[in-house]
Amino acid sequence: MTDETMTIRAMCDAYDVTPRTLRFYESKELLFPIRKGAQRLFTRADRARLTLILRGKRFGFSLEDIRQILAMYNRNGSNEAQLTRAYEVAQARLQQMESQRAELDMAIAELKVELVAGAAMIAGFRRAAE
Amino acid sequence: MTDETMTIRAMCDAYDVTPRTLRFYESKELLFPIRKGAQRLFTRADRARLTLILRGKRFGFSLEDIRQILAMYNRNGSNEAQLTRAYEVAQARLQQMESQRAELDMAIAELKVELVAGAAMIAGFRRAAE
DNA sequence: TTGCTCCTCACGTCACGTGAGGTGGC
DNA sequence: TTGCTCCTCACGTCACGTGAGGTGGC
Repeated sequence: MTDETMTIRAMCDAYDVTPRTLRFYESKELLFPIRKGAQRLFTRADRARLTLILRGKRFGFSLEDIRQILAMYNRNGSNEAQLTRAYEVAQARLQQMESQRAELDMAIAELKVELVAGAAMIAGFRRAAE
Repeated sequence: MTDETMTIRAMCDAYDVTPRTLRFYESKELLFPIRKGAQRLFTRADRARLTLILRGKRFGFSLEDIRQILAMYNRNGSNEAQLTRAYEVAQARLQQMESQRAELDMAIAELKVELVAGAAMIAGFRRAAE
């Protein structure tokens, strides 16, 4: 029978996070590793949750948002009202991400203009030095 | 002769920031309003600096980065070495912003997939309820 | 006197980073 | 005994938000 639990070190290697991050998620009730003495042992359920946590973070959800979504998943499945609510929250997040992308596009374009100006100034210095 | 200084309230209205933000920037030595008693009066130089601060923030520079750049500007002009250094820092930031945009694009695409799946699940609930 | 605007602490927030100091088992 | 890995405080970071409590001038 294969050992189903993972040590904190194995988790860090597998998910590219720090021990502090895993302990922090536990303190925020996002993960629930079992204890062997003081040591944490992360179960398959913890791994599934961590995958969802990291995905949620990529979407820009706060840890508290993520905690609520996970709690919803666990609590005897999801009813239609809960699903609809989650769907709306995700929709709103998508809007935010898209306007964030628009801002980022503008900032990138602006910075490129600044860089061209900077390059010209540096070239000016070089010419003046000849 | 027009009054060249602005009160904190006028600054907030003009630049869409909070008083706390302006006081915070002063504490970090990014702004240097003059004092009339305890009151702050922001000069044209402060306004120019604030414009650069807000632009820098849009580019994702930290306040400490921005402070150093501003200090460079003020300290008897900029020599070629300083300019070149600033140029390189900005180049690096541009790279970061572009990879950030790539990540954001991927996250947006992913979230859209999730939303489609979510919509299908909700539709399933609706059908099951009929 | 009442309002308004300004001020100075100083603690709170978010998601961890970073030592300090200590334990358990090979 | 030495190393290694794990642990628990608990303060630090970054960019402010948010009261609490107080002053100045119309």
